[in-house]
This record gives sequence, C-alpha cells and structure tokens, in this order.
Amino acid sequence: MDEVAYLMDWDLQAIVKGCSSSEALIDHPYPNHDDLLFTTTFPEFSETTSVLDELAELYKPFYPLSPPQKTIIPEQVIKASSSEELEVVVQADLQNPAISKSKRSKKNQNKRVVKQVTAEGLCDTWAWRKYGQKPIKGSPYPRSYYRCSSSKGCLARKQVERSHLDPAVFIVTYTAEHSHLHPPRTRRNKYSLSSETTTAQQPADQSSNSSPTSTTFEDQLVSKEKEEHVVEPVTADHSTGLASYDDWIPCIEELNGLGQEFALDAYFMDFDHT
DNA sequence: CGACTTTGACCTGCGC
DNA sequence: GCGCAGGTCAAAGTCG
Repeated sequence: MDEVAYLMDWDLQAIVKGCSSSEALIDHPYPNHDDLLFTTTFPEFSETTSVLDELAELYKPFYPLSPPQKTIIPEQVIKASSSEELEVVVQADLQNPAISKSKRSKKNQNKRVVKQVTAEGLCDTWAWRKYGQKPIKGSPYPRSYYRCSSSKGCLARKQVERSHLDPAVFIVTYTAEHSHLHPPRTRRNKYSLSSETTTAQQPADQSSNSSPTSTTFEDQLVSKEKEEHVVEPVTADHSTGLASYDDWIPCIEELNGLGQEFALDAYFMDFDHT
C-alpha cells in the first residue's frame, strides 16, 4: 500500500521543485491574482467540483459543525478564482467556541491557506526546501513538506499533496507567513526549474497496472511545461512581497537558456533512475 | 563546499 | 494507556 505510494515519491517533489523558481503563480500564501493563464491553457481542469468536495473533506475539522452547507464561516474564505485553482484560507479557530478542542486539528494554530492547483500552480518564486514526506492514509499519494529556505527565521511552510480524486490537481497548504519579502533565489533554486519540470507525478498505482493517468500523465506535464515556457510574466504586488516583474525577467531568461530539451532530457534521466 | 534531497526515526496529538 | 497518523528532525547522500 504505502509502498506503492512511495513508488512515486519522485513525482510530487519533482513538480514542486520544478516550479519553485520561476512560474510564480503562487508567489505569496495569500494572493488574489487572477489565474486566467491556465483556464485557457488547461480547460480540462474545469471539473473541480469533485475536488471541492475533497477539500471539504480535508477541512471538515475546520467546519463548525458539519460539512459545508453554503454557509460562510468568518474565519474561512473560499475563493475560486478560476475553475482550476481554489484557495481556502483557514484561520485558526481558536476563538470559535462552537469548535470543540477535539475538532481542531493538531497544528492548525496558524493561519493556513489551502490552494488547489494544477502542476503549474505549484510554481512560485519562494525558495522551498523539502524537509519531509509522508504517506497519507486514504490517499495513494504521499504528502511532501517544505519550508522556506530563503530566510532562516522564516516560518513559512508548504505542504504539497496530490489530489486522489483528480491526479492533475495538487493540494497545496501554506502555513504561516513569510517573514521577509520576496527571496533572492538560491543557486539551487535557479537551476531547479529544469529538474523540477523534469519529473512528473504519477499515481501510486502505476506500479502494477494502468491507472487512467499512469501512462500519459508525464506526457501531459511535459507538454504543459512546454507551454509554461512561453507563459507571460505575471505582475505582482510589491506591497505583499509578491514577485515583481523584475523577478520574472531572469526566470524567463533561464527558461530560454535552459531550454526545453534540457528539461526533457533531465526528465527522462530521472525517469530512468526510478 | 554549500545548498538541497532523501528517508528512517522520533515526537506529538487524537481517538478508542 | 495504547496505537495510529500527521508532522518534524537530522544524518547521509547528491548536485552544481
């Protein structure tokens, strides 16, 4: 079971890595940018209703009583800025007496932002360092844990988990906020794009047989990444520490410099390693 | 050599 | 109190 999940260890990391330095769609844990880029690019990801359900399941503990019944909770904001990306801001429910202690998850003391994104949505310009990975019960995909490596004191964390309902969708949970402005990219980050984009996530059940996405998903990602390479820079809000246009320029240059071939080569190299 | 990933072990909270 | 599951630590290995 879990062994199967580990068979695709590489996939989550790969995607997150691949994007962390350039495709800053999510540059800040609490952005409000439009995500039109991918609605046009990946119309197939319009089926987020099932994922919505999944998110609802994931965050049942945060609901006061029962599953979402169209009731807006003050501490909770659900944004569906597009058909592909969903953002759920979960504030600590510490002041809400309706929620018993047992209803609170262990570590929801901090504000959490849950985003549901496609592979591209995993990209952001913060420097993330992976510090753990765990198989999650009930999900064939492991969850990866990242912390901000841009600043030593930064408490920002990020969890990346693939939706088991829609393998093309990733559930990214941001915890805490960055204690610094937009990070200077590290050496590793600078080059990570190619390596990140080199690997694609596969469903855990790939090991034995044909899951719906096992054979084609990497191809999809590769093609997506090709598209990413021509994606236009996203303007950002300096006041919130989001990526600035200037930040984008070198990213694109790197993209051009590294080229798609490299990404593809590395992709297949990684694939061979597995 | 520094930054990063990997991964088993450990810690902690929760349910029974 | 015990066991499970999620989250984190840290040593070892990798990469540029």
